[in-house]
Amino acid sequence: MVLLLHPLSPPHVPPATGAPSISAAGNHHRHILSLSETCTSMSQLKQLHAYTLRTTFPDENATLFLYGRILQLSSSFSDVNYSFRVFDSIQQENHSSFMWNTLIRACAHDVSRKEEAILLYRKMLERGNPAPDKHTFPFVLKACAYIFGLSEGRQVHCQVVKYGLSGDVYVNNGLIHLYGSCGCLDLAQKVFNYMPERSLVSWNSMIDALVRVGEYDSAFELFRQMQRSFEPDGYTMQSVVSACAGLGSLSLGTWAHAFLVRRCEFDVAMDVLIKNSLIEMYCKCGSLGMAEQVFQGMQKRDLASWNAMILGFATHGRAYEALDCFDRMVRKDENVKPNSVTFVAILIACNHRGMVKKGRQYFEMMVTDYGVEPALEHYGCIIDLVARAGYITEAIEMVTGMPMKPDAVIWRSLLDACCKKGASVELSEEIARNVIETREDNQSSSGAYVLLSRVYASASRWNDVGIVRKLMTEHGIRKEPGCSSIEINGISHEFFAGDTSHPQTKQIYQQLKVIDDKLRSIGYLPDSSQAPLVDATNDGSKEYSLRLHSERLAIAFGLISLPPQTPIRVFKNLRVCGDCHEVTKLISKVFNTEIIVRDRVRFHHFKDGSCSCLDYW
DNA sequence: GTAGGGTTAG
Repeated sequence: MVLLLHPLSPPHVPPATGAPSISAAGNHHRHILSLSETCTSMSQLKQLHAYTLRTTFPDENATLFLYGRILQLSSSFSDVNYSFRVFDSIQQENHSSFMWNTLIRACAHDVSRKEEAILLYRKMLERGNPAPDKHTFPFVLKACAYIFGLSEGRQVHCQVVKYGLSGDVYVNNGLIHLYGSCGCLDLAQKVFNYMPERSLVSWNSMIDALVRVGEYDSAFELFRQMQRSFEPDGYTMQSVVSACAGLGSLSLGTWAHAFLVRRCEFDVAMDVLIKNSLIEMYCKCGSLGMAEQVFQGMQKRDLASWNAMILGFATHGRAYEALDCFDRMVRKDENVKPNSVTFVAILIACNHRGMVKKGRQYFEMMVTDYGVEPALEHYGCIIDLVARAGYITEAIEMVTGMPMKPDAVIWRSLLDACCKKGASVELSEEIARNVIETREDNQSSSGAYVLLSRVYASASRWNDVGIVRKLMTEHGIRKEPGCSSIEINGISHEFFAGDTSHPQTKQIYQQLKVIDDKLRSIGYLPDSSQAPLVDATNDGSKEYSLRLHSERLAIAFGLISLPPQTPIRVFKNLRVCGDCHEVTKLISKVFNTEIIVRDRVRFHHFKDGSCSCLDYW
């Protein structure tokens, strides 16, 4: 047995034979208490516990106090099972609120015991005594937030009111965090507005809640208000950096980075976390160079740092660098074990560059070499990749062999591939039916209807095209086309695929022709130079439109509107696909201009109704 | 008599 650092029996205390004197027992008690202060491991705690068990103390309260300490210590060593055993060894009527709270806290901090924390709290309520207090609620609320248990959380909120604790700052912070995590901004805001006292954590939790739902403007507004009374800390800045990323605002992001360097100092853990958000922010704002710089400069990196960097490369179409980064990560000297997110990033990298062989390799490798079971997302990437490359049968086999139910996105990528690769109408029909039957989001099913109508149109089955369009109208399904935007002189211009509504349409299409001709001269055949796709209107009459990605319209507009060699920054509301990267890269090469296309960006709506994404570039 | 809040990737 490992001995305690201190001798168990102080020299002046006689051995515990028979009934000890009151003063001797008092000495024992004090001694154990002081030992508990220096206890640093479970084995030391067990000795302390054993010693407590065979000692008689002057009164029961003193004994219970010690048990509380033991409970607290075992939880602090993350041995929650031990805490439970200690708790259960104590008679029910002797369970103090301290003991309950300590146990609930231990569960709330343990990833796999969040539900248990809530159950314990319920048990506490059922017993009726002791009543929950201001220490109980923050832990219970944390557990609720973690499992996104909004209905549980709301009930807890009622009890907060019932027990008269709605003025406690810790409890209120827990409530803001809960509502923020569940996306209930109005409730979070209400708690925040009405709390009698606010701490830095209150502000941080509220800012975080705003960032989570994409209310970046309001988050910045609150950040400015906060600065009147508090100095921001690492948590604040983490949210602020995420807000910059969400806005796609490189200049705001750069400002936040400078602010961090100038004003903040963090411990190592926070430093890693903040740098990870900076990497993500720079990637999302199109500055891969800065992201790499932050990454290279990190003294300590964790899995998230590698994942953020790999994903950055992947989404910018720089697949080889993504794979290279992966190789470095798993090499002996770094020895970081990739997880599910890493492989999503890797598969996205392969997907964006159409690297089928590599994609298949990594998809295999994730299970065999790293024991990461593919989830829906991984299947989504690989199926899209394989199908896009024209291996429709293989893709269908993958879909049918999946251990989980394919979602609409997967069906849609299959259908998309069928359309592009000219699969049979019957097959496309069948897949489209699957997409529509999943009835997931409007976007997926609207995509399926649109693709299906295209399938019929390419087979000249105009009646069927009409039927599909009619079905869409009947089901209230609106087409949600891809949309790209570019800001010129402070005005945001939006384009849809095949859009002809822009006042400068004529010049834009002339420029597109110049682009296409140049691309063709270097041997690339863009979609639009192939035979125009036939689309059809509701009444079945034919309408010709070029299959044109919206970002190419934006790029063309950028080329005619911006001075030569000015970087062209385009935003897309949907995912930037592999073809887009390919074409963009070529245009960029031919015109000797930097072109950045960013995906899935929220548009930034101003209070006066104007809209822009690029106001901070 | 003991204590407490906010963080991670698609």
